[in-house]
Amino acid sequence: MRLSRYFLPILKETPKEAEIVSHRLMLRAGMIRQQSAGIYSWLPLGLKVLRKIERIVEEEQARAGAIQLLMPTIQSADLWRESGRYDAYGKEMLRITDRHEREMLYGPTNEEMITEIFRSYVRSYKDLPLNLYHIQWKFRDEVRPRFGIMRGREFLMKDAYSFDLDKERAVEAYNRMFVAYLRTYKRMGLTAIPMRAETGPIGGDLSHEFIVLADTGESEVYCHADYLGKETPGEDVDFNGDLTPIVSDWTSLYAATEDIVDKAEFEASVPEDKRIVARGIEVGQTFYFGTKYSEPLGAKVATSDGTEVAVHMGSYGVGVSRLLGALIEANHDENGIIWPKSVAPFHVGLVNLKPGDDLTDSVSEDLYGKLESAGIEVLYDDTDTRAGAKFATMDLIGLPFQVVAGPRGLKDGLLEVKDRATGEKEMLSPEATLNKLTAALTG
RNA sequence: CGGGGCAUAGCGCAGCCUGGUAGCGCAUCUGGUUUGGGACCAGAGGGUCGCAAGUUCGAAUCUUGCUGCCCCGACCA
Repeated sequence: MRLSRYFLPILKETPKEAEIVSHRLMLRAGMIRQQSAGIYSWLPLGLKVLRKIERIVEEEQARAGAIQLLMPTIQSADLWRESGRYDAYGKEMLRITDRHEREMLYGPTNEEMITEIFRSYVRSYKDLPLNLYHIQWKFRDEVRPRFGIMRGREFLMKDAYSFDLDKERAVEAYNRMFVAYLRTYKRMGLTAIPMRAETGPIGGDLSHEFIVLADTGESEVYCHADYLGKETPGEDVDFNGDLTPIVSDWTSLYAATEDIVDKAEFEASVPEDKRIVARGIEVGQTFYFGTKYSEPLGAKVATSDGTEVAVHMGSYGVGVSRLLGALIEANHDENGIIWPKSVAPFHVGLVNLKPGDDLTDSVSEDLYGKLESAGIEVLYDDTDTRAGAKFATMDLIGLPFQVVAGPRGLKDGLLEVKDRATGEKEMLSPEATLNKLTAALTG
């Protein structure tokens, strides 16, 4: 993409309302624009990252056997009356009346709707296990939206729903999502620690919140330091096999949020030098809630002996839009964002320091073409602005690599290649640059 | 939902107390000089001062109501 033809509205100054670093940087880097309290437009650069996160989530959901579909944002109140949650959900639910005076709502979650779909089609235990998910915008009318995208009212969530014959198999489904989550966050360069959690209004008796440690996190968490170095299951993990050992390993050490922490137990089970008390951002939550929805909504299947039983369910959420904020909180410096390669909006920022100069133009254009051909996403700064402004912009938007084509280096046939994360710079020939970036960014 | 604050050009702000028809920096546009870490000079454009009533000869400024937004706390992917 040529910067001269892109839409990247960078801000030099920080809008006053942005209190935390991720919000500030997202506004400055032209990723989002607030339209109303807790409601944002996604500008091109922000949308690109959002899509990359979605793709990782989709790949890991598929690996774990979940099937993607798409449910609407607007739901009928009737469905929620069946589960009893229409009145129970309270003011957080945005209620809407259509032209026929029908009561509708903007979905804050989809347990009812997915259960309705399930009960309409699935009749036999032979069709189980089943795990259906979608990635869709949710709306929760928070009393106090804040922190930019981290606590918006409208947010993008991946929510998966598992259906199984009994509790034992439902826990196996739970474990598959648990392991998928470990992998999902790891692929984005985040260490998310699963912590025992309350189930809240969704209900149930088994639940974990996946927490990323960050100073600006909203809740206080207590956990064992060894979680930070724990090995994440690899691509070869067998989702058809027994995942209990992995889940046990990842739940064996103490980890709890402030809501349910037992400080005596924390201190008894964690040696003093291993105790972490920190702030954390919740980026996902898993629930097993048995027949809480399948009973009232009549989601039943026939068993092998012909009797009908309500299915055991679980639900599994990932805050996709919130993850952007969490990623920036975890990866930035005083100059801007530092994107992990897996979610970076572009891989490389190619800076032509002197557009109009035959040498910088020809070398830049040539490298731009070759990088794109190699499948590397390049933001090519071909604009006629000053060097300092170009560097500042590149640091701000945080692409993993910057390549600078300027008269000074090209006099000797060399480009400057900068690693955004380490700040290391090296002078390389165009060919060596291409080889280095191809090696670092593909395969 | 309790407490506090703000609303004046795209962004950041001054002006308000003590009413006289709006200003600064950045950004934008034009010309020129510059050009390896957010340049300089000259000129230009851009505002029904959040909305609505009221007081007044006259309201950004005083009064009342409304709306929007932000911050602190209790709640949530």
